[in-house]
Amino acid sequence: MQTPPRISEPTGAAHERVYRTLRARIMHGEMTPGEALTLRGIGKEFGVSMTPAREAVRRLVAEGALTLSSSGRVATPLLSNDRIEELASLRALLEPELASRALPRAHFALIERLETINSKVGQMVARHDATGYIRMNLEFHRTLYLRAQAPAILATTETVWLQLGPTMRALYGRLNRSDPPYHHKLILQALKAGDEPGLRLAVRTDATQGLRMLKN
Amino acid sequence: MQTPPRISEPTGAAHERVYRTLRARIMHGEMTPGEALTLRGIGKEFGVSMTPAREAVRRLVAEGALTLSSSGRVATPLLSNDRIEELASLRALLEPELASRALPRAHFALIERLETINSKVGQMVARHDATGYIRMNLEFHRTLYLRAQAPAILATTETVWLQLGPTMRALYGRLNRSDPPYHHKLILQALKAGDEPGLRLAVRTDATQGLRMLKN
DNA sequence: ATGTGTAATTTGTGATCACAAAAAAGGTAA
DNA sequence: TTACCTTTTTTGTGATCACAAATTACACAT
Repeated sequence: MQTPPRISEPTGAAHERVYRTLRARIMHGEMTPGEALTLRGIGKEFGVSMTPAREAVRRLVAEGALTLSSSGRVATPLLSNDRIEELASLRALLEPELASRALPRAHFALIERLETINSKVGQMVARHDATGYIRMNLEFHRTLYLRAQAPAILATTETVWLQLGPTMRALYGRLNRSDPPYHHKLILQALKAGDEPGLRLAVRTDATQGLRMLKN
Repeated sequence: MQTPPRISEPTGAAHERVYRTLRARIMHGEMTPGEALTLRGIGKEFGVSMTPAREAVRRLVAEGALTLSSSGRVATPLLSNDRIEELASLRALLEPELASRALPRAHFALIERLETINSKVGQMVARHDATGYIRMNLEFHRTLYLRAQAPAILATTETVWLQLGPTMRALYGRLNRSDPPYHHKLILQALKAGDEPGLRLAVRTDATQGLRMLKN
């Protein structure tokens, strides 16, 4: 019952699989802010012992995806208003830079792909699927930013998304918006026109627009 | 021989103590790029078992302070030129923002404290103490940025410092600079004058100056 | 109902072990 | 000396356990 082959499973180590699954769950808003997790619970869900669960949780805590109470219990973060605004500022700093770097490399095939993703965002809005909306929205941004060839900046940005995940759902669950993603269209226009200042502004606005209206 | 009191030691849990110590060691350039670590080695050094060592290492890997080879072995990162430039770009984005936010709150007592730290930086330069130089240099920046009241942005910035730690020593070891920190004086001048654009520029230049001359 | 103190349960922490993969060492032949 | 194969050692991974602290459940008294 001990130690499956080192590189056996599709993803590799067990703690890696647990990490990836929990990370996606948090980033996409499938957990509510303040929701608690236990090592034994995670282990049971994934059919592993506490050890890989602990390692996955440690990683997520280090990334700010989970917070550790004084007694070592872990939960999804409950962000203060100040913290939310700070994270919005980080998005406003990082994402225009990524978009600007991606711009010279954004050819037609990429823009077409972004439009496809954007239509899926619209579908998620139409069916009031908050989690699906977040997932597709982030995929839109990530697809663009991947073209920036800046893995360190992108990783930093994704860490910010991760920290905002649970809060984002609380936000998008609140407002029942039926409007399609307007700012994404601005981004696509600027991309097509090769308009760098316009792109920066559109990305910055899109990144911060939602978070602004979160005064709890 | 099992489980010391939960909140006994000065820092709390054993993995926390291991984490903090290793983190400082890496950030201050006390390890060379590519230097390997082993879980059992760490455990032996700190007088603990592999378990806390593993947790500390996981955290540091998540922060980019250590890298994981395909076989799970951990070492200090060997940064490519592109990666170094990216991290310099991150510093150039984040640190002027922090300085700008700190500016309205930077009163005389803070500036005096910065000047004290800056003189210690000069001492480290004089005695060719690369590690001490890095430590004092970062303390100069952190002391200023703490006034920005922006913990999330500061934490992100410190993660960048952490990733650059080992490489920074390789850099400052190379150039035997005997010149005192010129850019720090510019920062202090701008702070005293309340000159926000000048402060942003000085901080940006100071953050990127060293990394620029690293073409290996 | 409400607060209070005690018992039962849950939970994180750290140690230890077996195992397999990887790396290192050693030896042999060309 | 160099290349190649075998053996030994090192190393990360995951499971399991004991323990103590924290949390919860519960009963009892007011």
